[in-house]
Amino acid sequence: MDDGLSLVFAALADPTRRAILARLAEGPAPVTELGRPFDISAQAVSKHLKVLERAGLISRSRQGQWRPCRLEAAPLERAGGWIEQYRAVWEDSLGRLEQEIDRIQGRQDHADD
Amino acid sequence: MDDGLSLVFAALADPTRRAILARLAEGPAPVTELGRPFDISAQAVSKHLKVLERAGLISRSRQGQWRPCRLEAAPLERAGGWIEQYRAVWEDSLGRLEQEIDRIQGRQDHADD
DNA sequence: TCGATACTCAACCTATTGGTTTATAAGCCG
DNA sequence: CGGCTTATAAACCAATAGGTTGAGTATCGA
Repeated sequence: MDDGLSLVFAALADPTRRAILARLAEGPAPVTELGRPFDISAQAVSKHLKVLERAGLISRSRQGQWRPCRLEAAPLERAGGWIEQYRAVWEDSLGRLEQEIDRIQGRQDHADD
Repeated sequence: MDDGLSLVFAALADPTRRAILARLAEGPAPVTELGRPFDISAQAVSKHLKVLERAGLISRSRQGQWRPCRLEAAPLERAGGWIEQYRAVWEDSLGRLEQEIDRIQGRQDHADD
């Protein structure tokens, strides 16, 4: 379970981490600020950041005594791309799945995983 | 970690389950067929399917001695929607993030999580 | 230099995950 | 009925996740 996509999805599978990413979408922030909204220790925040970093979703730099974190969107884009494969399925507004299934089956290039 | 989005992302954070979904995109299939590509027991497959079902990603019916599984795309759509929030960040092709950050900050409606 | 602040590392705890094996239920068919 | 196939349930196990506390490192500021 340590391929890139799995790491990204696993990192997203936690509300605290998703909230951290949402905060980072507004701009870089140091660890303490990222942890402020949550009722957990700074160490726990540090662990969450490590998970996000391992998934490539954030990068950390150094600025004095602070370690500002910055959102890295590339993995989100890959994850979004994987999900987009299935757009045809949920866009079938009439519930006639078969048509779209045919379309998917007709594809040559779906690297399924 | 048991809200809807977390369940969906957690379910997607496993290559076996993603491959199962990819197979199901081609149409419903019974458990044995879904497990055929993998070198794990039928019971393990059953567990994976239970995870997918709890996330709402599949539904199971009954047809004689088989339990065909069907892909349910709605949760994928919600997950995709969450990720799409960040499209502005990764679409900044010039790497000038600040502009996009300003745009995001200007939003009134970002339900962050 | 000393104290406060920001952050991380290490050890520990409990719950969950992903797999196993064994046993059980349900439906087909001879 | 009896045996085969499909599928799930339950108990178990090692590894991981998410949290804690305690200790340690690094930087600022007086």
